[in-house]
This record gives sequence, C-alpha cells and structure tokens, in this order.
Amino acid sequence: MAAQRGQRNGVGVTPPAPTAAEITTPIPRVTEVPAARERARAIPEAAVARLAVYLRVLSGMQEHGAGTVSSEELAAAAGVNSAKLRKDLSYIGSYGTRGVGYEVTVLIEEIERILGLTRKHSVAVVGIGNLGHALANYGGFPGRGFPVTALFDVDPDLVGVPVGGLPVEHIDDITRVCSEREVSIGVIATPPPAAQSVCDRLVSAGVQCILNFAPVVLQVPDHVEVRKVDLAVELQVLSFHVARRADNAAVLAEASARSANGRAVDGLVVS
Amino acid sequence: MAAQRGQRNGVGVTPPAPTAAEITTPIPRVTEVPAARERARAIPEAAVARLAVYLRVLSGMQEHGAGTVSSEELAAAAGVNSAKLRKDLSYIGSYGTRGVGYEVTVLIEEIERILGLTRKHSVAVVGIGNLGHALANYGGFPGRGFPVTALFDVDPDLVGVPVGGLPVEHIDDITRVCSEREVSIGVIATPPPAAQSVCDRLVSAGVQCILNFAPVVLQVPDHVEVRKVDLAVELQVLSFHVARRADNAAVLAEASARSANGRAVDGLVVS
DNA sequence: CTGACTTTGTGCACACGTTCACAAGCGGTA
DNA sequence: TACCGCTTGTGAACGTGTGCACAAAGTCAG
Repeated sequence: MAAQRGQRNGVGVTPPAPTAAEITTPIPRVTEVPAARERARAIPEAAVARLAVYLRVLSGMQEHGAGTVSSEELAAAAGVNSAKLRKDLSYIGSYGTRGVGYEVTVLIEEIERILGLTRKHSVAVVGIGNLGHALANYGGFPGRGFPVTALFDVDPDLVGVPVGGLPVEHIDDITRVCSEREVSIGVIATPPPAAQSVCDRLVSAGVQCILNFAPVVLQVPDHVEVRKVDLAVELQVLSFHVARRADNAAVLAEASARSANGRAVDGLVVS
Repeated sequence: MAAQRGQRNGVGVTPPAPTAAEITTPIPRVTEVPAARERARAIPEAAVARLAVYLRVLSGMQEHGAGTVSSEELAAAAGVNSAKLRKDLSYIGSYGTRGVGYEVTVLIEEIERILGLTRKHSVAVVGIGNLGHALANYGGFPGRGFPVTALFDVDPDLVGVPVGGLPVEHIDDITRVCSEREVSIGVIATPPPAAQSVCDRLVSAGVQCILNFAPVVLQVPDHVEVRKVDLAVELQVLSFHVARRADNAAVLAEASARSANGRAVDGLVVS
C-alpha cells in the first residue's frame, strides 16, 4: 500500500496535437500540488460522466435544429434535475444567458473541450472473442474521436484476420504496436485469467487509460486510470433490487392485510 | 412526473427463501413505507455493487481451498480499503469471528442471499446485432443464476435462427414470450432509436429490471429499475482524464519553472 | 485461568455530492 | 428609460458515503 508510485516510463511524447505545446518538459515529481489539484480536480467525477450524457443529448438537439435550450429542457432530456445540471455546467464555466438559456453549439464546444474530445484518442482492443468482435465492429467507436487502431489476440489463427476492417495482431507485439500507433486507451475484452497480464503489458507499452470488460479487479500503478464494465455486477445489482422489491411487496401485503382487519392506517391506501 | 405509480402486475411471488420470517412487523402506510424502506434500503447502492465483487473474489478463494479470510486480505484482493469492506459486510450482518476473520463459505452464502442469487433470474436479450450476439453467446451469462431464456429482434431474417443455442423471436411477441418465460431482467442491445420503444414493451410485459446498452436516456415508470452501460460515456470519461493529465503536466511544468527561479512553491517537491 | 495478540464491528468526523432557494442578470415591452 | 418576467449561477443546508481509530470479542499459549 505504501506510496510506491514511480515506475515512470519514458514518456513517449511526440507532440500530440498542440493541446499545449510547451508542456510536458521537466517533471519535478510532486507528491501533492494543491493548486494544480484544485483547478483540475474541481470538477467531480460524477459530473464528468453526466457531461458526456449532456453532450449526446445536445448533439441530438442540434441535429433537430435547436438554437438554445434552457436548463429545464436539457435536464429533462438527460434525466436529471435542473439544479444539478446547472451546477454541472457551472463547473466548466458560465456559458448561459440569464432569462434565455444556453446556446446549443457553444455548450457542445465547451463540453467537448473539457472532455478532451478535440484530440483524437486512439483505441486498442485486446481479446477478439465475442465481445472483442462486437467492439471492433462498432467502427470508429461510439461517437467519433475514438478510432480503433489496433486489435490483439493470443490465438495465432486469428492473427492477420481482418475484423471490422483491421487485421488482428499477435499480443506479443502489443508494446511495439501501441507505441507506433500512439494508443492512448486500451480495452480489455479477454477471459478473466488473461486480464491482469494483458493490463501489465498495456501499461508497460505506455497506455495510461484502460477500459476493462473482464470480471477481474486489476492492479495498476496509480498513474493509470481504469474504468470497468462488469456485466456480472450489473446483473447482480439488478437481482438485489428484485429481491428488495419482493421483500417490500411482502411488507406491503402484510400491512394491507392488517389494515383490512379494520384498523385505520395513517397512510394513503391505494385501492 | 407526478407520482403515477401503480401498474401492478400479478406479483409472481413464489416465496424467495425465508429471508427473515418474524421480522417486518408493523408498518402500515402504502405510498411510503419508512421502515421497510429503511431495512431494505439500509444497504447503500455502492455497497451492493461492491458485495458482488467480494462474492466473485470469495468464489475464487474457495476454489483455491481457502477456509477463512481476514478483512485485510479480502479487501486487498477486491481493491478496496479494509474498513470499507468491513462496513459493507456489516450491512448484511455479523458473520465474522474476531481474531480470526470470515469463513469463506458462510460469507458466500450470505452475500448470495442478500443479492437474491438463490433465485434464478431469467434474462431476455433484445437486439441481436454484434453486441446482442456476444451477450447471447456468453451462455448462461456471467456466473450462474442468470439463464438467457429469450432473444428478440425486429429483423424477420433473424427470427428462428439459433444464437447461442436459442432461437431468435420476433420483437412483436415480446409481451407473450416474456410472460410465459417469466423474464425478470431485460437487456437492451438495440440501436439507439429503437431503445425507448423496446423499453416500453418490456415494461408493459411486466419486466421490472432493465440493463441498457443503448446510448439513450430511458424514460421509465419509477417502479422499474434501470442500469445502463454506456461505452461512449466510459470512453469520454477516460478522455477527460487524459486531458486532465496533460493539464496537470503543464501546471507542474510551470511550478517547477517557478521553483527553479529560486522561489519556493507551496507543494512538496521531491527530487 | 490469565494474559497477550489478533481481527472484527462501529461511533465519529470528514469529504463529497445533491438539492433548495434566491439574488443577479438579461431580454422584451411600454 | 424603467419595469417585468424569465433563467442562470451559486451559497448554504442537507444527506450519503468514506476513512480513522478504538473498544469489544474472540483465539491461543502457557
């Protein structure tokens, strides 16, 4: 658990579109930088995820020719409450006009900027089974900006076979290929036992963001960002709600039986 | 938006294991059931999701022949801090032995009970495209307890074709088939425009839990539980972190430049 | 039986995220 | 120009979830 950060890799920079040209240089290695943390961390993780949703909704509105939206409209379409929406938007700046609303195009631009969508993020998919196939075939991946540029698998029979227009590479070439193609996001769609090893290889190839579909808790150095999509967990959470619902129903049934017994109850009883 | 609950269906109960026989007691009140809510809702959503993870880790340990685990070990394997793990487990009861740890089999049983995994949950997949194919082929779905019992699509050419050993049905039969097979979880893997309509049909077929893979915000009555898996959002959140990292690097660079200028900075700077 | 050691279960404080409610600000109108 | 109605942006209250730290409770050795 003890710190143990470090493990810097050679920072394979090569100026990746002039997001900021003069950056990157020295690396003073800082354990805590309050100010930097403050400014960038100001926007909560949960809000970031919602911004992505707002962005999608806004794109839809733009295609329908909408010029402006109020927080109320946008919130309804995104399935959140309007106060939360306004607060989320306030994290990225003040781009609304009081009494009017938000200009759709402006909002889209600003959210894209904050989410870093002005830059292309090259994606590699590892594990070309059922799921990997599906992911590779999404083609360009949901929304533009995330081109799939590499596919990997262990199975020699798969190597060279084009999937979604891209030939599968052998997993042993992962480091080389990821560097060459400047992969910034790795997607793990392998069977569970292979996941950690694949993850390690991706990390040592310089990939700093990983999307993990394997039902495994990945161990990574803390400069690497992992998000996981776990089908089993999702289903089990739903299962829990089914069970909870059944319990509640039991309670309600009993309560209603009791009230039918003649005693008045203090709540509304629906017929 | 206004309340509008109701829409009860025949509550296909079949006693779901005697969770607690004598409990439950008083509580009239229908529109809100404080105590029932309290007891069942006592366990936070975030904790439920983690319990599913603990369960998986525990199963792995059981196969490796472990008899007991300490909170420390289990926490490390699950990637959380041990205090949180103990608190999560305390939500479901006290099944540990001080000075020793938890008995693996006991913990597995209890978590399964809480998550409602003692009952089978029949799953229907709607939309047999790339993703739907992948989901159908998971076969039995991650971990047992979630048998896929129906597949649906609009495409007439697909109807009757077996996928993962199960023939695809036409989507118009969704209500009938879901009722017949007592589907409790619906999985939406259709293109975005179809998602809401499919969702509505599932709901009117009595399905109360939905797992949504379509990048759409679903509108459902509030007795229906929806969880969504949104690839685009996941990728965009990762993209945000890439951007943030770049920003931080820039700030660090600036800070270091300043400190090199002779002035101390307000953070700790390690070599 | 006693005492040393280990690990659970939880009270408490803190941080984060959500919601409320309202002042500030803008456009339209007379 | 002055007023009115509408919508944003945000300070503050609230609730939930997280992490710390320790008493309680068990095991084991002698």
